[in-house]
Amino acid sequence: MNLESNMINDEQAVEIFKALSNQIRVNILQMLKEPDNNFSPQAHVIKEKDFDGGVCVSDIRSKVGLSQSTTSQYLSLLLQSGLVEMKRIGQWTYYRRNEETIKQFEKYIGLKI
Amino acid sequence: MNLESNMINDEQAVEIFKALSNQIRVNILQMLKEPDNNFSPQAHVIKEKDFDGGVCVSDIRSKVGLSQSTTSQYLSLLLQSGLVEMKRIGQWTYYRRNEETIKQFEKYIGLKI
DNA sequence: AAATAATATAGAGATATCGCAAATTATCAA
DNA sequence: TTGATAATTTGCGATATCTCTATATTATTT
Repeated sequence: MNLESNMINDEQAVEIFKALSNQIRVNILQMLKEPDNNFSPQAHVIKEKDFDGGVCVSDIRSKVGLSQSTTSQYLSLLLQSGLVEMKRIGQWTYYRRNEETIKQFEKYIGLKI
Repeated sequence: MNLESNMINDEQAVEIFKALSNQIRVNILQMLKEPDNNFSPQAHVIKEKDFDGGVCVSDIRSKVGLSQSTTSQYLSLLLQSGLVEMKRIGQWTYYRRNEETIKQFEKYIGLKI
């Protein structure tokens, strides 16, 4: 598998720009950089290697102060753009950053913008 | 003057993301990377060191295929975000990339996103 | 099977963006 | 000063985004 061939294209880049064109969504992505520091101690932050760093929707919701549905929609928008990944475990849905996409996005900015 | 202190803040970054959340505006920024290759030979591309690489609105308009007013609005949106700079010379308004902002934006992505 | 909890989806009103045509402003040339 | 050219601003209908409440779905617990 060629690890250097994952460069995103213009279309996907625009989807990412849209996802980031909202301060709260940027904040969510930033919070997820350090879940242990940015969420309450009793938050559901996954520790297992399985989906390490994943945070559940309601914990994100209580940080951003939006309604449950808006939080959910913002997260699925971030998911569609590829900036985060998601895993459902039981009744919880965990979201965490997709560092691979973020790295390719950075690369795109440097080369194409 | 401290050249390392120009890092953009979250708010300005969101303005840049908004400016880039449209394929045509991304195209404009990309075209302006190499004006000589991307515009017609008779286009008004500034050569003087004064505002080297600046391209006038009507030449940009004929490349992107939008109306004159939309092109003008898109360019002033890019201007507000800081991604381009502008200079009026006679009856023409020239736009070119603001490489300093773009560099700081790249840096922002790497550090803050 | 029913109640509870977490999340997603649907529906809606307010606001913003998209992109055009028309009107206005600015500059130049005759 | 009149006319032509370049660009900006204004006004508008169409579409998209924002963010909520209400409802549906999925999973757990009793």
